[in-house]
Amino acid sequence: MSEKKSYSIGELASEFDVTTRSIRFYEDQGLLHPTRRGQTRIYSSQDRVRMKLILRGKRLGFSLAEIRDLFSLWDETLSGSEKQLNLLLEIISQKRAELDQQLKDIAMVQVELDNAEIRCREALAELQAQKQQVS
Amino acid sequence: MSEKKSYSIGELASEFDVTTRSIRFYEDQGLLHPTRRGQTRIYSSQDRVRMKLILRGKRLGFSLAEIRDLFSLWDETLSGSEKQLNLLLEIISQKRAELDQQLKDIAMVQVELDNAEIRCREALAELQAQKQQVS
DNA sequence: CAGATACTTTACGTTTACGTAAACTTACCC
DNA sequence: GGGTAAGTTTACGTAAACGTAAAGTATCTG
Repeated sequence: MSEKKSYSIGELASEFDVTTRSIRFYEDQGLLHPTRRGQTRIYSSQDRVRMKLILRGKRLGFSLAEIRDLFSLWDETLSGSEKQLNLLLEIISQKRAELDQQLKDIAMVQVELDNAEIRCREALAELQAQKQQVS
Repeated sequence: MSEKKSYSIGELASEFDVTTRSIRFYEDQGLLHPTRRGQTRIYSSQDRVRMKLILRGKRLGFSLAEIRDLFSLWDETLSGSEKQLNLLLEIISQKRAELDQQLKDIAMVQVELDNAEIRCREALAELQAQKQQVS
């Protein structure tokens, strides 16, 4: 429905809550390739999708260089030679391994947060008990 | 069983595959507090646990400052006032929200990796088919 | 058409997380 | 006791990911 076809840099910036500086920097690093109307950058809905992917990648701790590599990896998939394609499969499986490690890490941190919360609530209960004794 | 009680900086470095420079830097940033024998740093098994936590945090994209804050948060849990403790509970729940976001991100990236792999395998199959035709 | 708003390039500055080198002490080994 | 391996401090260097300021252009708006 609301398939807007082009965006200004300002629109993207406010939608994703980043500065225009960042967006231009992403272009500089080869992550975005907006067209131009004169000097002015025009972003397609494809570019908008890429912005989402960039931010998602950053939240997962990927560097911009890694994200760019993943993009070009994706872009070259169809035109790749057999050797290229097998390399891509390897990279994909390696990225999967990284994500699996992250899942493990998250699970462990969640356990630690659980413990921290329990300790916290016990300490609070202790304080309440002391109040009772005083009153 | 193998509960070694102290470690040199070199031992920790090789165990966790980081440089001694990094370990000293973590100390500089308040993440580690080894004791000393003369000039030489001596790390306890507590410090070793912290190294694990530091690296885990880094894999999840936390900055050293954030990790340090989480450490002191944990350390001050027991001695905290009621107000402090409630603040900690808030921070914990916020960290939990971050992890949930990361889980979502990971799930979405996994789907994209699946798609990429499928495209890749299709392109490979295409190449095989072409070979057949030629032969 | 004047002024505000949004966009542009250029370029230097900043923070984080170390790398790297120098110059020095300490510990162990034959 | 002479080396060499591992430790130390001090300090400058660096890559990544922008921030920030300057100085100009383009567009819209009353």
